[in-house]
Formats: sequence, C-alpha cells, structure tokens
Amino acid sequence: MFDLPSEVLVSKKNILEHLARLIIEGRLRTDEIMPTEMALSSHFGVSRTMVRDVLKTLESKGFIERKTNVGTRIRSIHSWNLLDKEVLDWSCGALTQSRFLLSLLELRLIIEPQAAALAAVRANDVDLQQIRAHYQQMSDGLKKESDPRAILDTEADIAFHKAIMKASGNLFVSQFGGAIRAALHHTIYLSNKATLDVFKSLECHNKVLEAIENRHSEAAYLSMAKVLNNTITDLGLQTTGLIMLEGNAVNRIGSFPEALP
Amino acid sequence: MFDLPSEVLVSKKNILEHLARLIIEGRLRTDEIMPTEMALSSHFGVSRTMVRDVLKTLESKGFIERKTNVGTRIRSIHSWNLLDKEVLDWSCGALTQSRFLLSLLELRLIIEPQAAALAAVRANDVDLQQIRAHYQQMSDGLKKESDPRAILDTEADIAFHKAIMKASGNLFVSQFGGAIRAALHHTIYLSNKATLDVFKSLECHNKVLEAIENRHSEAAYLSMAKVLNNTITDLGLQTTGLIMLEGNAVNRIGSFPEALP
DNA sequence: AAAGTTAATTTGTCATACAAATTGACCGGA
DNA sequence: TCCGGTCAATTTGTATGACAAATTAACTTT
Repeated sequence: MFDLPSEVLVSKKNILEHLARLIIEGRLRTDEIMPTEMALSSHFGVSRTMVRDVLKTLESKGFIERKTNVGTRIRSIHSWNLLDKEVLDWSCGALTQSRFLLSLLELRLIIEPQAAALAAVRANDVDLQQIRAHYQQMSDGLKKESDPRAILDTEADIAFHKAIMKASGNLFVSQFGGAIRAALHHTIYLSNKATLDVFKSLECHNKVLEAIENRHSEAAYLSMAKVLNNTITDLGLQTTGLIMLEGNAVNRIGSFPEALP
Repeated sequence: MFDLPSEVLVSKKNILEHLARLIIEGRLRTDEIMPTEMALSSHFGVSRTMVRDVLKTLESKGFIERKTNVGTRIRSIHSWNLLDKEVLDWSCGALTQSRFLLSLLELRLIIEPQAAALAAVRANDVDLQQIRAHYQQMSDGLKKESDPRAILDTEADIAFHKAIMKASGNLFVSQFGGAIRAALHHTIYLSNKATLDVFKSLECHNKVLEAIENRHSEAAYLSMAKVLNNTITDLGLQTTGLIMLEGNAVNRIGSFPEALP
C-alpha cells in the first residue's frame, strides 16, 4: 500500500505527494495510525531525517498529527488546509467529483464578486493597469485563433482574477489565489466535454474590467457573478442557497446534497 | 536583535514565536536574508536540527524562502498564510492597528452571512442542535451575571459561528474558523474601551439562530450581517465598498485608506 | 481491585559528516 | 574590454547513529 509506483524515482517530492494522495483519496482513513518513521524510512530506502521532513510538511497541511509513542495519526478532512496551493493540486482527482468542484466554485462566488466591488472602489492606477493588461492578454490570445473551438489563455485568466483580488485592498481576500488557480485548471480540464462559449466569457470579463475602471462597484459585483455563473452552468452544475444580488432579484433556496462527512 | 527576551526559556516554541514576531512586526524586512542555520544554532544554543525544524515551520507559513547557498530570505506579506491560526495569533499586535482588524472583519462580512444563508438551506438535525446548544451557552453565561458590564462567553461565541460555517456544507467555508477566533479575541480585547451592548448582540445572535431553524436563508443572511455590523460599529470602525443585501438597500461606496504595501 | 512502578515503544533533539547546488571570484582568450 | 569557463567557497539538503522525553502498557505491590 505504501509502495511508490515503480516508474517514479524515490525523492522527497515523490514520497510527499504519494503519502498526500493516499490520505486525500481515503486509502489512509481518518484516525488511522501510519507506520513508524523507522518503518517508512526503511520502506522507502531513505533516511529517517527525510521521512521526518516529509511528515512535518504533511503536518503543516493539517493532514496528520504526531504524538510521542503514539505515532502519526491521520486527521479528518475538516482539519486539512484545503486552500493551500499544493493541497488543491493533489486534490485534482477529487475535484472531478462534482461536489468538491462545486464547493470550490461556490467559494469563488462568495469571494470574487465582493472582491470586484471592492476593487472598483479602491483600485489604484497600477492595479487598474495590471487588470487591463491581463484582460488584453486574454483577448489577444483569442483573436489569433480563428478556430471556433479556441480556448482562453488560462494563465492570463488566472492573473486577471488574482489582480482583481489584489486590487480589493483586503489582505485576506488575496489569499485565495491558489483556490482560483485550481478551480480554473480543473474547469479547463473538464471543459473538453462542456461547451464553453469563450467569446461570451471574454465579453463578461470585459464588463468586469469596465465596471472597475468606471468605479461602479455594483456593476463589478454583478458582472463578476455572471462570469462565475457562466462557468458553473457551462459545466452543467448548479449552485443553490447563496444570496446573490441579481438586479434586485435573489438566487433562491433549492435542494443540495447533504454535507460531506 | 535575534536575542530572546531573557525571561523566556530557550525552546522550540519560543524560538519559533520569536522569529515569527520579528517578521510580522517588520523588524526583519522583506527580501532581507536571515543568518545561516549554523549562526542561529549557536546563537540560540540549540542544535541545527532544531533550527531547521523551526525554519521549516516558518516556511510553511509563507514567511520565508530557502535556497541553497543563498540562505533564508524573508518573503513579502502577500505570501503569508494570514488565515493560519498561529499566524493570526502572532499578529495580535498588528491587529490593534485598525486597518488590519478591519480587513479581518470585512472578510467575515463577506463569508459569514453567506455561510448562514447556506446553513439555513443545508443544516441537518445535528447541525441545528449544535448551533442552538452554543447559543444557549452564550445566553446562560449572560443570565448568571447581573452585572450590566457583563461580557459574552467568547468560546461559546466562537463555537456558535464555527458551527454555522460547518453547517454551510461547504468544505472551504469551514476553513475560516481560525480567522473568526482571532477576530473575536481581539474584538474582546479592544472592547474594554468600546461600549459593547451585549444584550443587543445576544438578541441578534438569536435572530440568526431562528432564521436558520426556520430555513429562512435571507433572514439568516441579514441577521448575520447585522451581528457583524454591530461589532464593527461598536469598535468605532466603518466598512465601505462591500455589496450587502440590506432589505433591498445596498451598502454603498465610500472612502477607504489605500491598500497595504 | 486499585494504585503505583517499571519497561518498552515512538517521536523529539543532538552531533557530525558529507552531498548538492549556487554564487562569485579567478583566469584565459578573443 | 568583454565573454566564457573553471574552480573554490558557502549554504542548505540528506544521511547516520545516538540519546532524551513522553506516553503507553504491562506488571507488581498493597
């Protein structure tokens, strides 16, 4: 069970990733006790120092808890640092399960429209310049391709959203860059099947940009919400329960699968 | 500069906290290079192993970056894991600076009303039971004290808010428990000067509870926003730029100090 | 049966040595 | 003068072996 796939070489990064996946995929279950450091050391053929280093990283991600003479115990998902960039990367398998991805998109729907609204009020000239530059990059990448099945420049897209969060002037809001990156990458990954209308998407991004430049925070809020809702519907998903400003309408109550364990 | 205060004993925890504070308080500035592991080791009189352990923790918090033959470089505040529980604890000094606290309260204002709205839709019986239990604990603690200057049971308050976030059924929303704890503790800390009306606060909490129990998500959203706005105004602060549902009104644009560096 | 004692196990810390990577100085030549 | 490469020094990264500290579990004594 702890064996590394034979094709990967034994290195710190690989061991870390391997153990992380075992936990994320549930092959190591909550409250289970992992082998001792010595056992892992000899199993992987590396020093105990390195094993401890890996375990310390897993600990910092909230995956495990260590106690003298007890061992390293797997912690429940509620303790995991889900917003950590690496954790999200390792969770890509789980992200294909729509409930996980939906939770992530829901978080974006909570944060980003507000971030856009704040940016409309607080962005300084440099912020505006950067947001526009990233939009331009998205737009340019799309014009070159005459292919109707063209796709948006993911990195530019991510940078656009991150720049807005930065322009919100709220230090804590900026912490979600990693979440956005993961969500977008897996949206792209899944959008092979989905029929993403990239030109509509680009137009929505443009509206966000203009709203922020015009210091119109409500419009910024609304258009950002539209951008995200487009993504959600394009993936065939549906969010319910959030209170969103839509004109004066409200996104109402609906059914939802019950919470994860 | 790296000297520990003479009264504290040399231990891993103390060294970690000491270095963290040096960074947070800006005594170690961005891009500055810290002493080598060897130097720190001999300075504190501990082994290099322990120093490396501490540095690894600081690295996981986003405080530093390590490179071979370059040393450990201090990273900018934008890389810090501000939502980490310990990071927030260490930042208590900075929290008294109102801009930092305001950012934190602003984040709560973004997340928690939506969490309450979601909880109204998705909470199961166990969730409801726990939320009510924590409210009860807050209420009981207040009844015993006939002192008009009574204060709310902080732990119960925190537990109440965390329970709601858990009931939101969104894994990512639950990640903000640490943020709430820090914000509340420092609100309490500052509220010696502020004139907190605890009975009004309790009543607002009650409205949140009832709204969730009655599955009324808009009411849950609005009353949670009220709870937080009370705190903000009690502290003599003011938020601007967020788009909040207030009946049908909107919290409009206003001035705000420009973003942190 | 209960309380205290001892032994075993596991993580935590220490000391030392060497490996790997990066920098910067030095040197040679066009 | 500038460019390129080589080499040495520095700093973090990994390995090894030993012991400390803490906690559990078994055992002994009352």
